[in-house]
Amino acid sequence: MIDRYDPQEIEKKWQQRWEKDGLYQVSEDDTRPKYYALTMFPYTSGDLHIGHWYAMAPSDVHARFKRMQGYNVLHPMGFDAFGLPAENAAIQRGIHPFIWTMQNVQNMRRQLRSIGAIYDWSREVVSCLPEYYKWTEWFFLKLYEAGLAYRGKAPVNWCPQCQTVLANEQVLGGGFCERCGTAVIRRDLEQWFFRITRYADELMNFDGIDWPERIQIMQRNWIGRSEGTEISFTLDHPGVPEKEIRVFTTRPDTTFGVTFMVFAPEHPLVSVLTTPDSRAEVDAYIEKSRRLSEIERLSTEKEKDGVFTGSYCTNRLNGKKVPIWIADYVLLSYGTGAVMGVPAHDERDFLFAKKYGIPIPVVIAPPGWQGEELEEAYIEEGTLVNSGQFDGLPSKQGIEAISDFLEEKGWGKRTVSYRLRDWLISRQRYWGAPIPMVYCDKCGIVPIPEADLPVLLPEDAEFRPTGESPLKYHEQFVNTACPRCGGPGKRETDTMDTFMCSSWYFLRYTSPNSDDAPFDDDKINYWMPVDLYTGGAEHAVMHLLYSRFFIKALRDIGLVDFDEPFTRLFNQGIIIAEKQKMSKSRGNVITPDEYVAELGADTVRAYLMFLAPWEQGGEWNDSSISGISRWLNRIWQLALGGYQPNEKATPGDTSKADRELSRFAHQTIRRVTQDMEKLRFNTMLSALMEFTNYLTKIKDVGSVSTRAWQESIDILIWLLAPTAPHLTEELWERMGCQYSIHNQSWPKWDEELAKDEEITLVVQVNGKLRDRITVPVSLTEDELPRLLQEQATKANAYLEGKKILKRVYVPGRLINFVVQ
RNA sequence: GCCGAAGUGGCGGAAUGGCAGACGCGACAGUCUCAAAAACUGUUGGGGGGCAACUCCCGUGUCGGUUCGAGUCCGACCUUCGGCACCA
Repeated sequence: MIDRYDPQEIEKKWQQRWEKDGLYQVSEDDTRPKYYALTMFPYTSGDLHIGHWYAMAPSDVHARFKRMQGYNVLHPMGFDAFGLPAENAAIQRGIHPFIWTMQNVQNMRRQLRSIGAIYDWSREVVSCLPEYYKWTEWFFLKLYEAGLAYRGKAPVNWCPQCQTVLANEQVLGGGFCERCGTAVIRRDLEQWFFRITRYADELMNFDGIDWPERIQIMQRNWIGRSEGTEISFTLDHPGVPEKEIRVFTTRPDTTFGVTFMVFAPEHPLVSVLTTPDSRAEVDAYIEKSRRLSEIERLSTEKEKDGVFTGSYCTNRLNGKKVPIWIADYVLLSYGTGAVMGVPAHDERDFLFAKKYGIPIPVVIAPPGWQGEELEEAYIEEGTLVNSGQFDGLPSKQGIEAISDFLEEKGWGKRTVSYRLRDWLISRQRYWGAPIPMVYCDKCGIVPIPEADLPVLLPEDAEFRPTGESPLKYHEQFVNTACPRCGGPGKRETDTMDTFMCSSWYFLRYTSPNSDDAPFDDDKINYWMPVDLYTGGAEHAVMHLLYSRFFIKALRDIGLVDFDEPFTRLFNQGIIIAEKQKMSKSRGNVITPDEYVAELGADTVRAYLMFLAPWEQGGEWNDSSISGISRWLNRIWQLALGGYQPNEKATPGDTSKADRELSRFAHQTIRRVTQDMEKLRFNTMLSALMEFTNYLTKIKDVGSVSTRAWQESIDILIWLLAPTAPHLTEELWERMGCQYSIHNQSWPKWDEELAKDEEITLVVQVNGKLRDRITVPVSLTEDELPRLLQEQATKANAYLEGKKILKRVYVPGRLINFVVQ
């Protein structure tokens, strides 16, 4: 009688043994080729739920697979530890963010260990520890020195009642403060930015990196490059020094059709351009637009409204006076914060003009246009009309001709505009890396010298329920000596966006203990770039774009010498429960611990990989996990249950059966290997299940030789090792083999042995399946008619008395007769 | 609203433009058992016909198109999901 498969016992046993032996400790001093397999580090939310496992377990399987393939694999783990929830915990429960975070780290470490991954814990990074955030601050200084950091104004969500800045997630639907219910407004603050826009063009380029097409598209759309022309309109307004205003347009060919100008409500010129008559209405409109989110403002569903400021500018091309309006669908952050209104040829402008009775002159004639009024905006190409000397040009040429003309006259120039905005990194919060800057009355803005880093977060901060940053009221923190003149200075009290911490953590894993630099050059050169980066698709744009920017900036500063951080990217889907995304508030969070305790980590790992394609994700379902559990039990029985060949089998039978078994085995190696490379774990596992089923079937028949049987069991165990590391290690030991299975080589398939001898050829008539025939692989088209005479009687019935118009033969697949 | 995806049996899913439903769950039947559970074996898209071996028709969100052939490609629509710059 064989022992029962007891996951608890063997998983504990092997995790301890691997740890003791340092089996997964990684060194750069290694002759094997390197492979850096990175999983996005988790946020320290408290508990590891099944969604974390979904990110971690399959990537560990792939990393183990690369390891068996002979790579020196770095597969590290760490914690993204700064952020808002820690501060909320402090306010709500009176726990200091550091304590709360480190307790979570401790718990999550324990849970992460239960996965049975190859993490080398000596390389762990925790982004909220001074030895880490010292370097986050240091990178800020480097970017500042390189001219990539600057101060500017940006709006924040402001609760007038709490007198505090709110994160978007703290603003309830409809724009109310989650704490007190007051209507939230947007208010401008001086904050720090990184010039990511300087890299906009380079970030559009994905040459040489293997990223999913959809992520590339999303990033390109996010950057939103558009080529156009900046056109200046003259302004002649008493008491206003600006003599022109500029707008960006991709349709300069429509400039003769401008009948109004629209400014963003927050545009700096608005207050001076507003006439006394319009003042009350304009102010009310500005007030109203401060209460709307950008999504609400840009919704094409929302009615386009606006207010006339009472002032005019002049269209230089035709000398016409153009009324200046404000409207919330124009954003200050895009282009110049002002747009020209061409109602005949832009949908939004058309609706706007209709609503306010503004003229809609046609300047691009649609084909066959007879001078009638337009029913809707005509945005396609056409012929220029009512456009002076440009009449008669097709719109494409019109764009060029008018742009040339404007440039000659000095009234405009061709430019490129981006939707991408500079990266706002200031946060008015405590729990983040301090921005290492001092404001001095005499010297202005002064960076803290490198030698004085890190600027430490004061431990005795006071967390008030208002949510105001405790740093602002911490006198010892705020008041400091100016590093330049030694006089009194005040520290910057904003901290950095946590995306800053996650833009370089992958560099730190290569040399986590380096204390005179953020990383060791030799080690960066050895490990970087990351060969495979995996994580949730929710990071498709922001984190991944910021990290790419960060590396390009470091490259230009001279700190690294590669262009892209992540050579290959893969986004896994999300695990849902009860048809919904897991979340604490919904109370549907699935914790892996109980399943690990009951069924074992190997079963949970395999189940997560089997339930759906990894990039898709799916629903956690208690009842189907038993299938995986049963399967691993069957493998246990199969591997340890011994094998008795059937004594009645002739040598001929045995060699035929051996050949078939070896074909199946080599086809399985091929399928599993190829699926592993493509991270298609669900089909990888079904290939292994089919192989298991085959072995189960032939075991009772006893037709194969003992040697062939044992070879097949070995192959099965090797192929399963990355997925079920504990189970296979135990089987390997019990089969009397040398520790450790995880140091074994990944099996290679032999194309000859894997080759099929016979295949099923489909016979179709007019594309409908009529029969299947078994034919040798080597079959040529000439031999077909004879075979069909002999075998395919069913198909022949459909061909009876019909004229064959065409015959489509796809070798190895099908033959299709087109008749009648 | 905008950008990006996804829709296939009772359920999760499989399928280089070429046998739709691999593999697994569930269900049903059987073996074992006093019985049940577990385990194992078999059947299992829907509908029609046949005593039967079997056989025919329909079927991949909806509508249309391309093709000898469409789950797969193209167009329109519907539904669900991810992101939208201070959740990470």
